[in-house]
Amino acid sequence: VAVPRPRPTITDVAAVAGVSVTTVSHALNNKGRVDSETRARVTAVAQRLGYRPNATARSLRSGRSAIISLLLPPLGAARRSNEALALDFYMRITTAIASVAHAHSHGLLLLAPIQTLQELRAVTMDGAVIVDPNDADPRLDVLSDLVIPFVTVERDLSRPVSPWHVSLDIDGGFDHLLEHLRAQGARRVCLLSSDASWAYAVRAVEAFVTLAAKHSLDARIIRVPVIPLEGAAHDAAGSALDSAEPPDAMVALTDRFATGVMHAARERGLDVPGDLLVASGCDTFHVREARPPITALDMQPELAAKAAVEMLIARLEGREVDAPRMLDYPLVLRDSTRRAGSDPGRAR
Amino acid sequence: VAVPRPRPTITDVAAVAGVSVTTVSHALNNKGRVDSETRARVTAVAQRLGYRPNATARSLRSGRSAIISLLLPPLGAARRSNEALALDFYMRITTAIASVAHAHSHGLLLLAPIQTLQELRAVTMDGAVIVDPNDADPRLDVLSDLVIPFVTVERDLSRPVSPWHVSLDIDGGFDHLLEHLRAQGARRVCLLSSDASWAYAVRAVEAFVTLAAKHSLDARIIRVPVIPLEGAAHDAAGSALDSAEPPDAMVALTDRFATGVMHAARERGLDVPGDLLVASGCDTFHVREARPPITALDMQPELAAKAAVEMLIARLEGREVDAPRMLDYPLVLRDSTRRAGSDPGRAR
DNA sequence: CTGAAAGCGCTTACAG
DNA sequence: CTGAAAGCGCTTACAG
Repeated sequence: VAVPRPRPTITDVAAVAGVSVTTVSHALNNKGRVDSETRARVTAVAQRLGYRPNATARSLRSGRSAIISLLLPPLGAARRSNEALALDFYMRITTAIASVAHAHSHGLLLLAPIQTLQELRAVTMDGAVIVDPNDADPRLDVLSDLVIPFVTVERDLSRPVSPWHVSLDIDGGFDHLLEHLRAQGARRVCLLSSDASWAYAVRAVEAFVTLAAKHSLDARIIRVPVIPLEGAAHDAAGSALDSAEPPDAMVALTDRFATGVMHAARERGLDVPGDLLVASGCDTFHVREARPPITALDMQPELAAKAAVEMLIARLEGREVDAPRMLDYPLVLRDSTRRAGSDPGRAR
Repeated sequence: VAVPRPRPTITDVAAVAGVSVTTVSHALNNKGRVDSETRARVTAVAQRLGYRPNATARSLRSGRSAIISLLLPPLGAARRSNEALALDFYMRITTAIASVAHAHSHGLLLLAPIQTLQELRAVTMDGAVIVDPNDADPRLDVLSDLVIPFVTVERDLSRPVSPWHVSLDIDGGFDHLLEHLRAQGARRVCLLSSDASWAYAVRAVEAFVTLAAKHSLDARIIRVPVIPLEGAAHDAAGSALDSAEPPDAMVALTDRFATGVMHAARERGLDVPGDLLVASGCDTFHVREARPPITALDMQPELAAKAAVEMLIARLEGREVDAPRMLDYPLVLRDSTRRAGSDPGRAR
């Protein structure tokens, strides 16, 4: 067992290099004027001793922790939660946020979803990113009260004034999707939405209604409980398909809903896309690998992560930054909506 | 725009309460002897001023950051990675680790998967949890070199000496599973494994071979590239089912492989469980919601998270702790392996 | 029971 | 170009 020799400090480096700690600090951080020979010597000594600056001491001095925290909606805390709702999206945006934060020399603290508001107050952070805030999310009130800057991915609709959010161009995405479905022959389109209150769901329903009208589509909306996910979507889709005037196209808000629709269609001997067009509002491997592969709108979690973290860090550093940011929500065409001989539709 | 009045410090509390900072510190942390009336007054003042101790200053003093970091295998970094392999498992263990860490007053720093070893050196942390380390994982060498304690979930097989890991009782789980399959009439069992080198996959293959022999089963192993996941498993399963002596049971290492097998069976008109038994080594909603629901071994990520974090924190605090920890890997029976009229098998 | 003071490891005006 | 010193906000021997 190695005896953990204490980690060298700036004082150790100064002593070995035969200079003051001021000079070491200047040399290592390229501040002030330091003789280039001195700088070289200091750098060499620091390297040799394995010196790494103590981030805690630096934080205490600067008043900044270089840590931003991430708040996700309750996922995986319980099997009864909406854990599976676009899990692929949450995992991708989470790892992307960590990467972008590190690229900007910030650590990403992952807050537990069940954290109480009181615990949130105790956390040390310079800023926060909140993905899919609830309506009137109380966590945002706590952060505001603590004067901790934050950026949300999708806005909290109850805070219409705040510009600090990154949001999808849902209208643009649904416009392309519904235009495409219409071109493929759809007339009666059904949206499988969730009963969740987050902004994305609310805004998607609005966009669906408006843009279906624009494209002369008969619109219908079914709200599916998020639990038990595919099963609920499967049942709801089944009822719709068994009705007197069944839809000829179904749009599912999430990937799991979309695969539920596929199962319902398969059970009824309906061909996709021949008898029914199917599309998803979230592009994940579930829809890419379905048979047939399912047309989807791409939420581009990596771009959302980059936009959100860079907006937050600009705020932290007092730089000007465009806010809010609207992100493209591109349509990815796949076989589930492509009918032979039809106009393939216009996707960008 | 509110002017961010500076956050009150222990000095402010002391001044308002008319005592020294020493007394405030003692009162608030229940250290030393403080008159109960004084303590009450100090507490009230702290409360009124909204005092929250500065964690950075505390860390500098104590030399501990109260932060542990989490290293995941590369997930989601690129579509070509094994992002989808048991995504449900990674998301659940990640959020569970965050919860347990917070329950022990530690923050969880999520490290980006693509982090270089040099960047890893710059991170401030008291300890680390590594989920599914690679074989001879170089990140563990870095942590060792920095004298940062860590715990892995599943061991790094190239470090046979280290006791600091939490591992599944893979032998026990496969014993139950193969006994059950045999009881349901299976004779030729095929394992769909991945070509990944992590410990779980390696150990599962060994267990499969040994325990198939114990239960008089003809064993066969197919290694599936992890990409493109379900598709590859689907194709590999299809080839096996089309062979001269097709298996009558298939065990898939991960949930996505299992659903790939289901598709291959369905395409061939094979009934599950009538013609083919199907089971998964990972219990996720994909297998729970498949039709029919798929029998699976449960990796219990929440228990693994708790065991790993508590082992790590015990190490950090210098307490004795059992290591390594072996976790139960229970069998969850579902319709994909239950034949009418058969002995239902013995699951615990 | 209470308080003055040292010190954790840095950075940064300031003086030379 | 270089260095002595103050100070970030705590905790903790130590003295009274």
